[in-house]
Amino acid sequence: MDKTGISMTDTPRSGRSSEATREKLTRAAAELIAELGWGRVTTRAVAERAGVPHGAVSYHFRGKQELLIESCLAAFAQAVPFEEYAAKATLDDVVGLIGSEIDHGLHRDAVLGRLMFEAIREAERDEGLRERMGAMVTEYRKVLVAVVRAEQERGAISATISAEGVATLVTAIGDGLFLHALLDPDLDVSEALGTLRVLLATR
Amino acid sequence: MDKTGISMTDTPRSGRSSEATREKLTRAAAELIAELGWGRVTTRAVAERAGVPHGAVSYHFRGKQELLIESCLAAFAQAVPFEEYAAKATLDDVVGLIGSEIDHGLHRDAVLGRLMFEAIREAERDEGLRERMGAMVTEYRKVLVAVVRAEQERGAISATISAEGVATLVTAIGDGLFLHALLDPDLDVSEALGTLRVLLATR
DNA sequence: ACACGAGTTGGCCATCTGGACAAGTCAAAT
DNA sequence: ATTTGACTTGTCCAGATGGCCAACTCGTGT
Repeated sequence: MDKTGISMTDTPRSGRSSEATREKLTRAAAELIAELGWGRVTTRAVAERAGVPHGAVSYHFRGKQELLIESCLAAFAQAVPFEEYAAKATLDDVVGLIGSEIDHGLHRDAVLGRLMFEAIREAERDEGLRERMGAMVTEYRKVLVAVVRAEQERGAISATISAEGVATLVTAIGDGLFLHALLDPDLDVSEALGTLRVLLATR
Repeated sequence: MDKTGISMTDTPRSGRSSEATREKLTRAAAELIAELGWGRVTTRAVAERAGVPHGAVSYHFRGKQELLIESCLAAFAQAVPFEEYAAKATLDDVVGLIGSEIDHGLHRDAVLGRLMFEAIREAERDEGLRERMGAMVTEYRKVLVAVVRAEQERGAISATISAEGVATLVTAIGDGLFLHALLDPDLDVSEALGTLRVLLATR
């Protein structure tokens, strides 16, 4: 059939059944980054959790770093709910979405939030990762700006406030609150978000 | 004689000249945690940067983890400007302080902010570290609550808003903004903080 | 039947890592 | 002067780690 078909990206040429192994590896890697932290992940541990021999890593990826980067970017691309945010017409809904994501992320087995922090930290050490992560967050913020602008046109938020400023604030609050909630499970996230709603309401 | 050289209080008995070596080690460890991430720090790298032989680590600390934990807690205890915050009578001043700390933290050689994130992530894996870090953040938030209450009595902030909620929000915004600024150096932090000031102003 | 080659598997190795420890240093106490 | 013990220093070791690669499997095209 086709041999030249799928590849063109990088790594060894991607064949047919190899896709399954690659995905097992990236899934396992994402979990382990979230659990152990980027620097403590070993290729052997990833292979073991994926249920494949450790030699498979060398075949499917150029090395450990490429495996880890592809793993977290794949996890984000698949999981970040841009559409959900864009569909929300009101900031109130967005704040609610943040709250439920924090709640969900506090479960022990939740990977995405923790993976996010590890990736951001690693991005400072890896040029390519930083660019890709930065583009993602920028897009996220852009969606929020659109939501804020819509609110301002509705008159729900004062038109004199910077939409970009609000978007940046809300984005930062989401991550900051999650971080602090990880540290202190008793932190009253919903009270903070309730306060945020009040502050954002028209004056 | 003593084998691991451990008293029951903590680490070896604290002598006189050993304090210098210990401090060289903790300083070097804090730097390396911030630069490489918690999981990639090695005792040898710490010793080398500290300019002491690598065996010194085993003598002065029970092991790598104790060295790292003591290093970051010492760095925080010495650097977190509780007094500065407590002295600020207005939230406006506090927001300004956050801004300048973010600006300062964005420099490559700035350790504290990066160390903070590494410590929070590690706190999820280390019970003792979590408790100590949580206590620190809680105290920080408590100071902010006092500031907010003072503002409310002055009438600068509506008395109907939850002071705890505002304190939690502001704390989270500080860390969240710093995190995003690390990822995207072009992020307009001051615009976001300006917007925050507007939102916090009396209505 | 046969060769081909993508994909798989497990073994190998140079290097690193954390921790242990014996021997050495030195100043204060005796 | 000698002893004592905190502190230092270099070495050693068992285990892990990342990457490499030769042998193997198996579906496909000839």
